[in-house]
Amino acid sequence: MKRKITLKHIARELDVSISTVSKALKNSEEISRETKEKIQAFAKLYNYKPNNIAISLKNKRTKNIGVIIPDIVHHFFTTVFRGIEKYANDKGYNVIVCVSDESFDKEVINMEMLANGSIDGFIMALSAETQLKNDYNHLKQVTDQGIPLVLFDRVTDEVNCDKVIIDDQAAAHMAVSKMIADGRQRIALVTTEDYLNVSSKREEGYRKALEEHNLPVREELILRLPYQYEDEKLSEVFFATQEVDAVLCVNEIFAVRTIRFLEDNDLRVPSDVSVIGFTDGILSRLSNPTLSSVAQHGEEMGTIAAKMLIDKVESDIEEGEEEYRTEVVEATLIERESTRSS
Amino acid sequence: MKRKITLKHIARELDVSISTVSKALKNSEEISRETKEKIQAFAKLYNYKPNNIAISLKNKRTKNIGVIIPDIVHHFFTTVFRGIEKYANDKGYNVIVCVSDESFDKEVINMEMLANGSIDGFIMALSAETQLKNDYNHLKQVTDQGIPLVLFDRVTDEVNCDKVIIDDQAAAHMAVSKMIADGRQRIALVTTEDYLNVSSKREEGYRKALEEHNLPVREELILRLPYQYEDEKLSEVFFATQEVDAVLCVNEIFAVRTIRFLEDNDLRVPSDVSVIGFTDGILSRLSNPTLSSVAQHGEEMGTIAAKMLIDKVESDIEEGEEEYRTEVVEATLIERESTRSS
DNA sequence: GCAAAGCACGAAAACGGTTTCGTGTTAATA
DNA sequence: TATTAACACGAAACCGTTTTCGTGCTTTGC
Repeated sequence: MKRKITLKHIARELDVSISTVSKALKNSEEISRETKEKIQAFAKLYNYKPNNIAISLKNKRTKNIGVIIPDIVHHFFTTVFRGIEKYANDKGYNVIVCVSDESFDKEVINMEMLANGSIDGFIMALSAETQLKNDYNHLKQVTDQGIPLVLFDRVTDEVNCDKVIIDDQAAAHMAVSKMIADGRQRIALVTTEDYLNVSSKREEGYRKALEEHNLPVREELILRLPYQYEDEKLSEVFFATQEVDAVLCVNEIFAVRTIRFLEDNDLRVPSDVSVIGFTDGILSRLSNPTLSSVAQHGEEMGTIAAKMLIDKVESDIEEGEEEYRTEVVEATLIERESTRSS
Repeated sequence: MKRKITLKHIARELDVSISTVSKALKNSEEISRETKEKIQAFAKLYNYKPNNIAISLKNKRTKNIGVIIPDIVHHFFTTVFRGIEKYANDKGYNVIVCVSDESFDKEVINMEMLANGSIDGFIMALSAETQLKNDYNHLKQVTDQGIPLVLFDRVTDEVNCDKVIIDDQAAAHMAVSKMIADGRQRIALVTTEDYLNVSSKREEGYRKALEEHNLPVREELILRLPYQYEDEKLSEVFFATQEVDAVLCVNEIFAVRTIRFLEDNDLRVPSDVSVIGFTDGILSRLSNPTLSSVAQHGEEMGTIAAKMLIDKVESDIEEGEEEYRTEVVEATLIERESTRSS
């Protein structure tokens, strides 16, 4: 086993000082050509690589960024992460991921673990519980220490920092308007029961689109479901009312399950009922029928978030004007088989 | 902005030495009760947290583990990662993820980036390109340095280290045997064209099961597809031969697309054709019909891999007997709508 | 009353680098 | 020949901890 070699080893072996070795390996003008060549050759031979930890301690820069997301087995977060990872890696940064599991406590613990020198900045999406508690002290503590922070998707106005979001309201508005244009009249909304920022924005967009087209907003057509639900739940809307001709779902899974439920109850998609979901993931592309879906462009969001963060990290202004930006990524409606004009 | 406070600050402020502060905060017996209380109170007040980087440098342990996977937007890898992350976090470790994107070069670069002190050990699944090139020098270099390494799923015999795999051959064997027991006779295999270790193991299991049940292995029933393929490709088997009554697919996506293709060509699943896939992910559970699938228990694999790695990292024996283990996680066949006896 | 112990704390090295500021030697200049 | 500049390198501080080894002072024991 060849242990890692250090500057000290090289210095001892070649009978020069540590500083000389350091400078030689950086090709400093201070060192004579022959000494440099000797040292560089030796370093190459023994495959010398500087110790990252030592460098981090010296420059107070780790070249690591911390990413905290509620869930990793989730298509949207995964695509955002890919965007972050790619951009960061290109810039020479590594990414440390922590999963909050939608829990406030885990989010706090993870942030504290990383905030003590392990990372240069954070990118995160708030956990559901954090949004419910409305407690953002852990975030403020981090920003107070001068650690850059970028929030994406699940954001809050309570914290001053860079953000990247999609305009959920506009996206839902677009989807509903599309259905109305296709001749749909009784449009249901299937959303989550917990009060996530994104869900409520989508609901707003849904309501606004109906109102703008002079259609009544029927509360009985809005169904709020937990993440784990029984199919019978769906019957409240689709059986009791029996007149739905279109459904907007706030995620892919709800959409696919809705389609399946409809077809099991002899309603055809899209001829009888038109369906649109959010999160243009693998399910949308491969379900049967394929699902029209609002693409959130997760990878792009990730790239933007990473760029914003790294720009902040590498800017020397430290904390000048405190100018924070919010980037809005435009959502796109991908039309597939689950929507056709009636 | 309150900058991070250090031992030195506390020492200066309280007019004691740095060593005294350090010991006091560790509740050392050496320090008098009153001094300890004073220092601890001060530290609490200013929210002192020791700098991770400095500690890492001192004990040559980062409490970080590096995970390198070919793709993050992939259900199986994602579940494995979740298992790793959970276990590691419980043990006080953070996880740095790098994505090799199935590229040999990226894999090498990522390993080198992390191997210079950033992590205490690696968990990885080999990239497709690495398996093709059959070049594992980057792995050997890492293990030669005494850095623990655990391979999962995509492994190789060329490297001596801990491994965790599923018995792909047995899993495929089980799936095919099940179909035969259900009365299927002409069973097709849809697999990848690149020579991944896992695919070939599954093919072996497929062949073996047929042979053991005295069914002929027809090469024309084995279809090798690229990751991105056109549906027409499928017709080679299913139209040309026209007699398939069951299909084993080496992943979920191939399975779902196969089902869709069959149904578009007026073959009913499962009555006419029975289908089983690998990777029991979201697609299997939500496709229509739901897909019978070989569950690889990714999260369990992740947990095991993390445990193996951390045990190695924390064992002091350094490099004693060089005893490496290979854990085999048993696959399970989850039966759903796409298989029913004919 | 003096040596030995015990107590409470500090100095300094170490981890592995970077960087500033000398300093001794040689060569060029007045 | 004496002064100076350039050159090539080394000493040492520093980043923030931990830890070993003193050391001065008080207390105990005889």
